[in-house]
Amino acid sequence: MPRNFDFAEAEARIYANWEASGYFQPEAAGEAAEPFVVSMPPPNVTGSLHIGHALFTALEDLMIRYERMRGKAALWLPGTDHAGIATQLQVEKQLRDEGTSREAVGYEEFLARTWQYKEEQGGTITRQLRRLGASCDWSRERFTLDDGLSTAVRQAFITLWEQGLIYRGPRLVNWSPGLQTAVSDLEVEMSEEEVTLYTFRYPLENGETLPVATTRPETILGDTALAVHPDDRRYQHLIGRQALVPILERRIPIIADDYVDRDFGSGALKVTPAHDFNDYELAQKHGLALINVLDKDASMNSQAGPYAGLDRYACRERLWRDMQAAGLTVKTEPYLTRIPRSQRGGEVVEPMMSEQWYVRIQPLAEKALAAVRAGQIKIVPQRFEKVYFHWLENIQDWCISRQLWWGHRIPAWYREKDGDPHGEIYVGWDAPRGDGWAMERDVLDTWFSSGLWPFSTLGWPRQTADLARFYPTQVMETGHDILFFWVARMIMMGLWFTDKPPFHTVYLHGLVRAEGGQKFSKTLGNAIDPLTVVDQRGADPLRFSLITSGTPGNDCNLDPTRLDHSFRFVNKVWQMTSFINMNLAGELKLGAPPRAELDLPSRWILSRAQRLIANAQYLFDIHQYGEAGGQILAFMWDEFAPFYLEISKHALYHGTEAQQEATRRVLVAVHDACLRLLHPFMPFVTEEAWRYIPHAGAALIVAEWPSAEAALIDDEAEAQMQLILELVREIRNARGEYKVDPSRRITALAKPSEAMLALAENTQILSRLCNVSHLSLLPADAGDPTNCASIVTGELSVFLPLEGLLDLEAECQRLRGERGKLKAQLERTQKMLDNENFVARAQPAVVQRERDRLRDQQAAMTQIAERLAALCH
RNA sequence: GGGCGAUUAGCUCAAUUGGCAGAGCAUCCGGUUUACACCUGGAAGGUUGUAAGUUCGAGUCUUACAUCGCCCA
Repeated sequence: MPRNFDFAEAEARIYANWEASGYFQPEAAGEAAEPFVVSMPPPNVTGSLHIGHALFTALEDLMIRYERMRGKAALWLPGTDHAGIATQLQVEKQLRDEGTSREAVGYEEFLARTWQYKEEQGGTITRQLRRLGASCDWSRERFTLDDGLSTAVRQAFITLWEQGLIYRGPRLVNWSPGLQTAVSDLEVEMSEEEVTLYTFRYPLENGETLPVATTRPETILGDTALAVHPDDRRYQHLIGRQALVPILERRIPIIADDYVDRDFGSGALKVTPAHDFNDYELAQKHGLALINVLDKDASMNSQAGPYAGLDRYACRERLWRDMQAAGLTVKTEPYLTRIPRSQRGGEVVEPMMSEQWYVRIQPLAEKALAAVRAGQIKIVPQRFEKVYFHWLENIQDWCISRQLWWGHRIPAWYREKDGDPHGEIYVGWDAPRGDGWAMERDVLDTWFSSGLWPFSTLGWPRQTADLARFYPTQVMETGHDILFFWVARMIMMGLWFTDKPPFHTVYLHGLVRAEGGQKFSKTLGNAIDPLTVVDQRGADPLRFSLITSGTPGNDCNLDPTRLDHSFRFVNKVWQMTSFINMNLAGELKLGAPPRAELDLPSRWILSRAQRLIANAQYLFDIHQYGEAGGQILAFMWDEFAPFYLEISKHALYHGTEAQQEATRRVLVAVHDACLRLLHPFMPFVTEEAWRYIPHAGAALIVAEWPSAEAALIDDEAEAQMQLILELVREIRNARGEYKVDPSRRITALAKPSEAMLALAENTQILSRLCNVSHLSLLPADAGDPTNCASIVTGELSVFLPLEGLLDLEAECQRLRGERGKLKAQLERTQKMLDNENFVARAQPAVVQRERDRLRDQQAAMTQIAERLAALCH
């Protein structure tokens, strides 16, 4: 077995073997196996791996490998998303670099270019996922724009249309001037910024003026009313009168509505229905006119009169100057407000009137609410259910059309009627018969196709064998940041089209950030690039760090030193394997030997291993994977390796054949269980290590997940070993305090006692763990030996003859220190047990634990007191 | 304005039904003893944001407050 784990070589080889052996395919588990299906959140097809991808891959692969080992037909279905806006932007950038543009090359050519770009870039992300060890079924890989999924999208659209749940109409939308498309509410981020609040006098028809404030003076040109509060005494007389739009002098009504905040500014509000969502609602209510003053690129249109053609911000300045000249301005002041910005690109989005397609979402939302309320779908962590409910209860119709070229084209055709080019609309699979029909140019929001993902990837709307067997899926694992974008929409669409919840559990992970909560970014230089880590350290350390660094639903600041630690853990696993491997001899019977053949350390470690397995199972059941990983590491690194492996050397090197055999079997049994538990976290090193210990089965990836054996739980052995190991620590401490060279072997003396029996039979433990070569039992009637350091833990008490090293005064001081510590502990325990309420009301097991503790502490106290009396004054 | 989360060792994070607050890194003092220096023995470091409450017992449950972050309007 190689001295070190050559992860670079092994990872590539092992992954190829797994894939070639068909383990990634659910069929490997057999026809009868219960399915366990996870749909991979499809990364952008042209994307490149970042830490977020690495996190979801680590978590989903962990779940899939765990269930695969439990015998399920595990299917992790991978795929990529065409990512409308993101991809189109990249191709447009390419074209710009070539000195041309989307418009210049035209629709057909642009699409061809984008497909070409997809073909070139498309494999990147999936190749990178493989490097992380993702055990997904690549034979089932899908792409949101492939034929099957396009059919699903069209089916879904047509169905909703026929059910009257899709409509087209003029609405106020969030318009992205740079991208020249509508975006949905979710794609707009409100950013708190300091801007200028402009206050001016709105001229009224009667010559009066009314002070009004706005942060967007250019929208004055689109005002169609002034509004005041109906109960506002100051303005009663103005209600129903007219005002004059500054500069344009257009007449607009003064209306009353209790929406107006009397305490803001002057208490009067300008109303621009075509460029403000609240004003739009006011306009609907009061039947006000809508005047759009912006073009699609956010320059002013002809409605802006003398300002037509100016950019929105240039217009803002010019108009304000003109109003100043007209004596209408009052003041400008800094003002903190929320600016709507495009999630992609960050430009300021303008509310604008336009014709868009919408899904009437209410009926779908109701089903989605009911499914989670009824517990058909569980969200982990549960607190996100409240967020989910709140969003769905207040959901707005979903704007699904995008003025992009790259995407699922809306299957609608128009024909002119009565001068309206959109007078007739036809929705269907193919162009309608007859002349004059033109197909809709808009495409669908990317999330429309993503919403169908759990079932479209399995063949829907065709009733395929996969759909029958693997739908509904089980777990949806994804980031909490796309709960609304994606998860809620999948639930709505899944319930609507298949009448089944698309999954029974939603597991939400948090965002991974850098130290101090900063976002990872290339410009800040704080990015942890997953591929660099994999190149330098292998995939296992990255996966282990990501899984054990955080808890479900919580964001986490990833500490790079954790990667170092995980890397060392991989080495630790390898070295432990190496030790066991080099101490094997010939055929070995698998499994733990019968209890009668086991020594104390073996009974102890087998018992501890069962507790680990049971704990890990519990933690997996409640999705606490990080804690489970931590416990496996702690068991291996802090118990199995430093204690059992060390102690086992005695039996291996000096024991009888039978003792050697039994020890080997225990080593292998415990290590085997650890490797199995660890496999979902660190698939590569565990798979490779497993080959070097005796095992049954072709590969660890399909080995059975361990279950705790109650028969191996041994409370007595655990208690005895706990005492002995405590004694070991004490002896090590004493050696340290007396500066005894660690390599120097010393002897120990002990007075016989019941507790000493177990130790006397296991002196190899002291020999191996604290270099005590020999333990002599003193005659029962002998007094305390002189010139010795005394070590006391519970009922165990030993003496270390340290001739030449022992300083009486120092020893007394040490003993007094021990006594002081012990006294404090003893008092605490005594106080608890003196409390009648505690004894009466606490759980009996807790009380018993304290009683046992008291007994041990009292025993130790007695010994120390005796020793002090004998040695010191 | 409403909701959610966080606040624990210098830093990054844990802590299963309430039961002696733990890791990693960093710090200090030791050691290359035949699996591992990608190792190892030990030490130090905490009034768990503040103030009340419930309880025999609170990091954990309740209330209020503070600071930071996120979501929704």
